[in-house]
Amino acid sequence: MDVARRAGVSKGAVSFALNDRPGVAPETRDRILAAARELGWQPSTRARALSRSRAYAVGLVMRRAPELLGADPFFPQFLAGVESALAERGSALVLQVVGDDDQAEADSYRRLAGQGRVDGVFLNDMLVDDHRFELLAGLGLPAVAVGRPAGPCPFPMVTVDDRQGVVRTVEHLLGLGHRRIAFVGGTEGYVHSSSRRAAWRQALAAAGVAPGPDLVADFTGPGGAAATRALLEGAQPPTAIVYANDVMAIAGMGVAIGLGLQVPGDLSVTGFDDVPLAAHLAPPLTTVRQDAMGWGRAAAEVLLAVGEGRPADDVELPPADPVFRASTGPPHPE
Amino acid sequence: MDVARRAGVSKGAVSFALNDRPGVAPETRDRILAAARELGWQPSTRARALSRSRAYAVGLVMRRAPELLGADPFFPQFLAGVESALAERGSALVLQVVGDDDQAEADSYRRLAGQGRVDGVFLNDMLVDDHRFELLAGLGLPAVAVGRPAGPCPFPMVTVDDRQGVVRTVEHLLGLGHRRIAFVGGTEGYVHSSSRRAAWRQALAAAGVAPGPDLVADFTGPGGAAATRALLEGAQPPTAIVYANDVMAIAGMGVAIGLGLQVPGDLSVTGFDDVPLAAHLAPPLTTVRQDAMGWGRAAAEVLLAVGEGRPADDVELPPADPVFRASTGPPHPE
DNA sequence: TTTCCATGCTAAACCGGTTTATGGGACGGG
DNA sequence: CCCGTCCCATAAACCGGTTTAGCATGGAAA
Repeated sequence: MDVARRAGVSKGAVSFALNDRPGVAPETRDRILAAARELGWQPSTRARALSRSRAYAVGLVMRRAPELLGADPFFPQFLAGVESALAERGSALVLQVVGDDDQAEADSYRRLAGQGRVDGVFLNDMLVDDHRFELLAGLGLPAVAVGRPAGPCPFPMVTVDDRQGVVRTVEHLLGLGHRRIAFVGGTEGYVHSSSRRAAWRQALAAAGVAPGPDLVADFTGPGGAAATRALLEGAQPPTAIVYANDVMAIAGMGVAIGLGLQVPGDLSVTGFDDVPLAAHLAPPLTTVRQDAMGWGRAAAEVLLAVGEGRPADDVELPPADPVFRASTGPPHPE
Repeated sequence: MDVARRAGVSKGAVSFALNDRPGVAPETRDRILAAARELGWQPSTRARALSRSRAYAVGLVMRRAPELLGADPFFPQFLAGVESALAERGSALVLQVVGDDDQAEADSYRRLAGQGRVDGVFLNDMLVDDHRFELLAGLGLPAVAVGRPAGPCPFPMVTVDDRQGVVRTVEHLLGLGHRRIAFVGGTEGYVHSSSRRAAWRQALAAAGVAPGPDLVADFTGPGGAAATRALLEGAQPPTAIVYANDVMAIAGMGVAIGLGLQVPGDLSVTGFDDVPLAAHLAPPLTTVRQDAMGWGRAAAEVLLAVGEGRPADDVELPPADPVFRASTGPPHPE
């Protein structure tokens, strides 16, 4: 309104000029833009959201047990990638953090949709049996799947092949001479838990090697440590352990070293994620690197597209690559 | 409107009932609330925000170099705490992630304020010379300082004494017999960098021990590793190193072990933060525990208060406590 | 010259709540 | 019996943009 007066036009004209749509003379447009710049005026997202029926924001519901929150390197990097895409289009990110609780998570989505706070949401941490699909479809909330769901998916998805990285890691261990290669998985029910386990199993099967013990843990340090203790105390301990993430791998390595084992001499260890610390441990950790930022960026772009009604294709990002470091080496001869 | 029709009242009455203000007969109110429940109706935040001139959201601008993002355990836990407080009051969190860039950060605040997206912001990672005070004051944006600023602060603050934890850690090292205790600090310019350094120096001075070498690093793994290498290659290497955060401490421990040193026999190491992995390393890391979630929760409560015009006092949280683990022990006799 | 249409702009309706001004009914006091 | 209050509830204005309908104006076509 101030801008309109200053430029000597109606507020409608200001709106036209700012959203550069036809029907405004170039000279008038310049005058309006100049006035806006001089007054440092920015359109109110509140008013804009109401009249356009768009929130100009997207939502991310992080469902995490509190103890997992600080340990996960994926989350902040993913957010950074998301932001880099959103910032370019003037959207904001509305973040919700809920505990590991179905009800709380569903309520969170319901609030975001019901109150019209967001134009779409990210669906991360895909579950094998994911109720969120129905929920979001029922709410009419656009979404993008971050990762490949187990079943059919009504939303576009942005995926990364994490299996290949695990397969190549196992092949690396096999090449070093390992034959008793165990696996410590993450929380049951997550797609990325089961896909990494499947990849481990598949790589061993392809080489005709019997799979070693296969434990289910929970992605946490204590969980990884407990699983490792169980493995090492077994009758025939493995010479290598493949963990479903770095946190468990690092904790497992801590257990092994604490027991007086040499890593990698007595036990080789591999993780998944390539947390920033992985390269700086003693020994540095062999792991699989994920480009969380790139993932976030791609997911945000797809989500913005569907939110604006543009067609959105699925995106397949480059596969996660293994990074070989000193936590893996040849086993001692029997 | 649907709710109004169903309850047989005007939409004004619905508004009164939902914000439980006087002037609605109890019986009518019940009828309205029942209708809303049956229809699963929630008021549109968009419309509400416009008419009340409130955003029902608060903002957090994370300024971080990308490589630091995944390593910092503070950030996600802080967010979780923030959320727990916001959820109770129906506010949302708008998150912005920007690189380590003055301009980008300032623009981010300007957008949040100018577009009316938030009712207030968190001011985290306080700088010794912090331009954000003037910026936010100029924008008229309420804020809460997360941590004690170096100078006077126009905003309420939520602080934690981190010095005491460092002092007690140094005293612990002194008690074990260490006399050459070095310090590896974080990025210059942050208040928590300088306060931890000051605490280290103060504890040594109080004991009449000359401060060991004092290096400036950058809170990252590579930075901590490089500083550690420099210290250990010196003429008279320290018997203990106090790091300003866990990431550097862990990387430093990796370097020491890589050089064939015993930790803690040849070198004791302490960190700050108590990252989830700290307890599971080999050896487990002595560090200082911060209650990031509690901090986030307290900060959010203060911010909501100032945003609603309620008086908000400064909050001083319980000091961060040292956690003594096996990365510290008596030095070898000379 | 008249007719027609494209162009450039304005006035007013609209988004969906909140808030204010106003109206109607019951009740108590004079 | 009438009037003043109090209590409820409604209609209408409002928040600050976007969008539609409509009104001039000027140039081209008839």
